[in-house]
Amino acid sequence: MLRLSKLTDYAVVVMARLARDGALPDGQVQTAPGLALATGIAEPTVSKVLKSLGQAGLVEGLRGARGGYRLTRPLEDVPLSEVIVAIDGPIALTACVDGGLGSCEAEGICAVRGRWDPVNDAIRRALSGITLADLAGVPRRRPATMLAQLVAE
Amino acid sequence: MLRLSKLTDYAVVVMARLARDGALPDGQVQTAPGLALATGIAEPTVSKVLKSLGQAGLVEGLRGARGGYRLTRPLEDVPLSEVIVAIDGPIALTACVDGGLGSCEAEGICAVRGRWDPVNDAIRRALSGITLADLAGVPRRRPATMLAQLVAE
DNA sequence: TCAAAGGGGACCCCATTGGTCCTATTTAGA
DNA sequence: TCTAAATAGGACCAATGGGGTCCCCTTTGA
Repeated sequence: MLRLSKLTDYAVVVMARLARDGALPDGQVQTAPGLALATGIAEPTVSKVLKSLGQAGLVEGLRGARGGYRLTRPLEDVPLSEVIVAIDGPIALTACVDGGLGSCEAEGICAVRGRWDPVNDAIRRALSGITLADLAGVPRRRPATMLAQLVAE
Repeated sequence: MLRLSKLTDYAVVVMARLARDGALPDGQVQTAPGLALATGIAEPTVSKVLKSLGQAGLVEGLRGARGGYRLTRPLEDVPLSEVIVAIDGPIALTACVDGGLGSCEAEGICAVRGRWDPVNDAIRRALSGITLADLAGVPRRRPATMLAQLVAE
C-alpha cells in the first residue's frame, strides 16, 4: 500500500507536541512520560521514537533528574524526509536499489535494473519539500490552499 | 523503509517485457509462462501480477488457446502511480488517512490529524510524473540526464 | 473434443514491524 | 552523599500482512 511506518507517524506527532509545549531549541524540556500522556501514545513507544530521533539529531535528550527532550531545530526547518530516514532508514522504494549486486536472482535478465533511481529521487524531493510545520497545527507562513502546489514544486 | 511491494516491482518488469516483446495494443500476445521464462519471475507470481493489472485495465487478457496478455497502452502513457494503485491499492502513506473516523484511538488529541493529505498528494504527483517508459530500457524521448529534473517537476 | 491458456480465489509461511521490558548511566536536589 | 527521576541502549516477543503457491473453473483455437 506504499505506506510509511506507524513509528514515523508517531515521530511527527511527538515532535509537533514538543513544539507546541515549548520544548524548542534552548528551551525547556519535555519528558517522555509527559509526552505519552499528552499524545495518547504508549510511553515505551514514545521513548523508542525519541531515542531514534535523538540519534538522528532531530531532538536533544537531557539525562538525569529534570531531564527530558527538546527540539534541536524549529519545525519549519525539519523536512519530513529527515524524520522518515531517522525512523525507517534510507528512503528507497525497492530492494534492488540498496542491495547492490547479487541481491536479485533475476539480475541478468531484469529489464528495469538501475532504473528506479529517478523514482527514489522524486519521492525524496517530494518529502524534502514538506516540513513538520506543514504537518503540525502550528502557524504556517502560507495559506493552506497553496500547500499542494508548493509541495509539488 | 517506505518501500513499495515487490509485486509492484514485478509488475513494472512484466509490463516492460510485454512492450519489448511486441505485446502492444492490438498486437500479438504473450503468455504468462512465456513471460515468466523471459523475466526470471516464478510463473504463478507472474500470473498473479497480470491478473491485477488486467483488472486495472493496464493489460488485456485474451483467454483460450493461443491466448495471452498485451498492453492496452504504450508505456509512455502509463504513469507509475497507476501500476502501484493496481497492485498495492490506493496510495496513502498512513492508516489515518483512509480509515476515516474511529480508526485511531488518539483521535481526540492527535495534533497531526488530517494533515497528511499534502504528503499523499505530493507522493501521488511525483509518481504520476514518471511513466513506465522512463523505467524500462526502451527508447526514450529525452536524454537520461534530464530524467531527475522532469520527475521532480 | 481436447489442450492451452486466462480468471478468480483460497491458502500457508515467514519476515518485518510494532510494542514491551530490562538494565545501565546520568544528574538534580534533599 | 544518597536517592529518585530521567535518558540510553538493547534484547525480546507477538502479530500483521505480503510473497508465493496451488486449485478449480471458464474460455477458445485447432
